[in-house]
Amino acid sequence: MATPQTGAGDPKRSLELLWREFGPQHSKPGPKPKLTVDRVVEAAIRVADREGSCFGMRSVAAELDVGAMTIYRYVPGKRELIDLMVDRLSKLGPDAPDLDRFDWREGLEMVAEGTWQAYGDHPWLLEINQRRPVLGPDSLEGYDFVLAAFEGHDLPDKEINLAVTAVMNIVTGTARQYLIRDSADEEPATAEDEWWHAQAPYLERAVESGRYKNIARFTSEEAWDITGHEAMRYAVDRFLDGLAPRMEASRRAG
Amino acid sequence: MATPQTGAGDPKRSLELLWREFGPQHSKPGPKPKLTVDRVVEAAIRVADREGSCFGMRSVAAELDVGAMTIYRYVPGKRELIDLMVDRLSKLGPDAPDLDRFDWREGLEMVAEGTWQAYGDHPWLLEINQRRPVLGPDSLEGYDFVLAAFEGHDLPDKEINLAVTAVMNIVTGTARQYLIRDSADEEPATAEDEWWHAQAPYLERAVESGRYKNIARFTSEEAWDITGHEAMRYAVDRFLDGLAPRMEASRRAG
DNA sequence: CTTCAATCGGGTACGCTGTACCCAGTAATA
DNA sequence: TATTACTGGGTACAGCGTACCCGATTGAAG
Repeated sequence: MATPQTGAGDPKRSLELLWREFGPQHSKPGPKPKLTVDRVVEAAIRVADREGSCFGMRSVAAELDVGAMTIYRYVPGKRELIDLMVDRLSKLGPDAPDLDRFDWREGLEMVAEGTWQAYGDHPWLLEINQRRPVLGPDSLEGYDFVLAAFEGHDLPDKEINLAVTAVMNIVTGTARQYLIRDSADEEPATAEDEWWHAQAPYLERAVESGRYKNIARFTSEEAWDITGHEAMRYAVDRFLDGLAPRMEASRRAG
Repeated sequence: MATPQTGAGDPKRSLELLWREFGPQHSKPGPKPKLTVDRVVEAAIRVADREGSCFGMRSVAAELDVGAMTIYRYVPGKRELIDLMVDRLSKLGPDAPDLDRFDWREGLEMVAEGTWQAYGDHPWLLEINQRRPVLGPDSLEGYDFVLAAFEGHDLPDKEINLAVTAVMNIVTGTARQYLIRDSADEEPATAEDEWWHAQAPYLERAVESGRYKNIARFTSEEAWDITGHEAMRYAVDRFLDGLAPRMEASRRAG
C-alpha cells in the first residue's frame, strides 16, 4: 500500500547529498563511520529490487546489518534516499555505446531500449512519484549522453529538449502500463494471465450487451496480444517517424 | 509518503463492484444502508482532489459524516475503492464530442487534450500505480469512444490498439512529469520555481566543470522554458505525424 | 404479535510504517 | 587528561489500513 515519492524531500538536503564532495574529509572527533552514503544507497537499491517500491527503511538497515535508525546518520529521510537511488541508476555503465558513431535515429532508439531495460531490471522505479526531476551528477551525465544524438543538426535547443523528454516519457508511460508488478519475484505474464482470466466473463457479457459497438468489432484474438516491448517500440517508432523530416531539414551542411 | 496502488486488490471483488447491478435489490432483513457505493466513490474522489493521492480512509469517512469503519460495509478495501474511483473518472460527460464528425487526427488530438485536462483536474490519478488496467463499464465506454476515431480506415485491429495505447501513454507519461504536485492546492508553477532556484547553483557549477559538454552548449534560457502542455502536444503531434502515412494508406475506398 | 436472523453503524485495537528523541560509547583535539 | 563532537542503536510515537466485535435496527417466518 505504501509507495514513496521523490523530489518531495527537502531539496537542499537531497542536492547536498547528490553533489557531495568525494575529497578527503578533514579529520573530526568521534568514531569513524561504519558506513558510507554510497553503501546505503546501493543496499537500498538491492532491497527495492527484492521487495518492490514499498521497501522499508528497516529492511535497508537489516541489509547492512545495522540498527534501524543507523542509516539516518547518512541520509536525512526516505525521500532523499530515493532521490539518491534514482540518480544512481541513471549512471551509465562502461558498456554505454558511443552515440557519435550512430545516426540520430539509432541513437534515440538505443536510449529508449536502454531505458526500457533499466525499468525491467528495477520496476520499482516506475512506482516512484517523481515530483520534479532530480538532477544529480549521474542524471546529468545521462542527459548529456542523449544530447549527443543530435550532433550534426541545427534543431533548435528547445526542440531538442522537447524531443528528448518525449522519448523518455513515451518509454516511461508504456513501461508503467506493462512493467509494474505486484512483487519483484512475480513474472509479469502470470499476473496478466490471471487478470485476464478474471475479467474475461465480465468483458464478454459487456460486449454482448451491445453497449460497446466499436470494441465488439474487434473479433480477432491477436488484436489484444500485445507485449510491453512491442507497444513501446511502436510508440517510439511512430514518434521518430514524425521527427525524421524535421531532423532532415535541420541537417547541418558540410 | 503513502501512495496507493490499484489493480492489486482482489480482482474478483473489484470486478463485482464495477459491474454491480443497478437493479432493485430484493429486500433483506436489517436496517437500510445509509450510503451507497456510488456516494462513497464520489466522496473519495472529492477527498483525493483535496488531499492528494495519499488520502486516508478516515478522511473519506469524515467527508460522509460516518464512522471510520462504515465505508468498509460498501467497499472491501482501499485498493478496490481506488479501482472504482479510477473507472468513475473515465466516464464521458455529456459534453463529449461526437468523434464521427472529425477526422482521425482531430479525434485523437481531442482525446489527448481531454485526458490531459482530466489529469489537471485530478492530479492524484497520476500517482496511482495501476498494475493492470481496470476495465470497468466507464473505462470501456471511454475506450469504445476512442475507437470511433479509426472509422473509415482499414488499419489492422492490433495496430489500432497499439496506436490508442501509445497516445494514452504519451499523455500519461508527460503528465506525470509535469502535473504531479505536492498538495492539491499548490500551484505547479510555485514548486517549479522553488525547485529550479534550489538547483540552479549546483547546475551552474556542474556545467562549468566541463564534465557535461553537450548540456553546456545549451546557452539560451528559453531552451528550458517548456510547459507541460507544450511538451505533451509536441510528443503527440510528432507521433501523429508518424501515424499519418499509415492512416492514409489504410483509408477505406468509397 | 412474537421470534429469529441478517445486516447496519461504529468503537476498539493491532501490526505496520517513517522517524524524533535520547543515551552510552568512541576518538580526535586542546 | 579533559573536552567535545560524533557514532550506533534502542525506545517511542503518530499515522496508516483494517480485523474484529457489539448493540441497534429491520424484514421475514411461525
